[in-house]
Amino acid sequence: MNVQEGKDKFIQAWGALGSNWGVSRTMAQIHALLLIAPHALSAEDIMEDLKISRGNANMNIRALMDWGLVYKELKTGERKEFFIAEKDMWDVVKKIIAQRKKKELEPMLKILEELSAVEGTGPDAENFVQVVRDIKLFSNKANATLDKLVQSDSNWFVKVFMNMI
Amino acid sequence: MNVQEGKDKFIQAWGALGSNWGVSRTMAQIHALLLIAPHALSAEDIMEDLKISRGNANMNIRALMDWGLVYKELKTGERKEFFIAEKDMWDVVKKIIAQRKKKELEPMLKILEELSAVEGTGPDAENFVQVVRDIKLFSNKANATLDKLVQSDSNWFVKVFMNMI
DNA sequence: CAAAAGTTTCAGAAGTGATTGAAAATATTG
DNA sequence: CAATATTTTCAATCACTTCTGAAACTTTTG
Repeated sequence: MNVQEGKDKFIQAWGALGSNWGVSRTMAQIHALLLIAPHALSAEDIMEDLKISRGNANMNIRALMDWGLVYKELKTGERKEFFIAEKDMWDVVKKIIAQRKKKELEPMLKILEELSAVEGTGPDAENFVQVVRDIKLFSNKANATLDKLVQSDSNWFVKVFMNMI
Repeated sequence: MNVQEGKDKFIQAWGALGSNWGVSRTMAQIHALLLIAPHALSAEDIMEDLKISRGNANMNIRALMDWGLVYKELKTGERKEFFIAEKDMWDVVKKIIAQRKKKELEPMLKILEELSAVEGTGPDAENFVQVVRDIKLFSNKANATLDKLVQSDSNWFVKVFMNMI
């Protein structure tokens, strides 16, 4: 396999993976392209390489920057903006976890809190209250664990990994 | 809030959460409904409660059983099949992780392996090979860690949680 | 074994989210 | 400030996934 074939395959695979992770296909492909680019790319470069529209490129680059997965790089003497990807995988995973925690776990915790206000009697009500209590307990633990994880440095993962084996 | 309102809200929220987790909206709603039901429900019950079609109910119940999130319960003297949900949250999360690992991480590892066969010279090729190597290393660690996690019992999570705080 | 009860399948409909492309806005240059 | 380069926005379109509902199939019962 030559380099170009390899790159294409990687971009394709990273895009597919991303779409299961709350990162849209194109968003993940742009990230993949920047990961394997030996230098910063412009929006134009990205559009051409991935054969996507200007609007699509712009939207997804911005989303990637919001997530902290891509950074802007301004070259002196150049009017265009260039972009580079975060390449530390642990950092990438942490940033994705942070986003999903905010978008998914936190709203769920809020709802569970509200559901604690449910009143009623009988087996239905008792069972419901118990299930909600269990899930809330679990979710709070998960939330605290993920907080630690997101704050941790890259070595943390290595340490946990070592401890587990 | 009364019990019925609470249940509806919970089913709604669980469905929304699920759709970010590779569990389709309906699949998650059925799981939610079974979680808070004080006894096993039939396909018919589920269709009525969630106002979904027979086909939809059937497909998603089957998927939930495939994932190990729902079990069949046969009542003596009853012709219908009844269903109950796995209620241990740690078990639920483990089962979802196991599915996603199989569906996402493992194919990616396979592709990274293939990409190691890329040949070429120059900064492009060198950078590519390096990026692939880094990701492969990270993914293998993640894979091993998730294996342990999936095999671990419910107390493991509590222990890790305690260690982290 | 025929009727009844229950389950599964699947082609088309509906719904959802992503993408395009052209126009508007913004920034830079001489 | 006008001309030019670049980025952003957004309504319409497209692609993809999920859902419906009727028909086919399977199982159970008398």
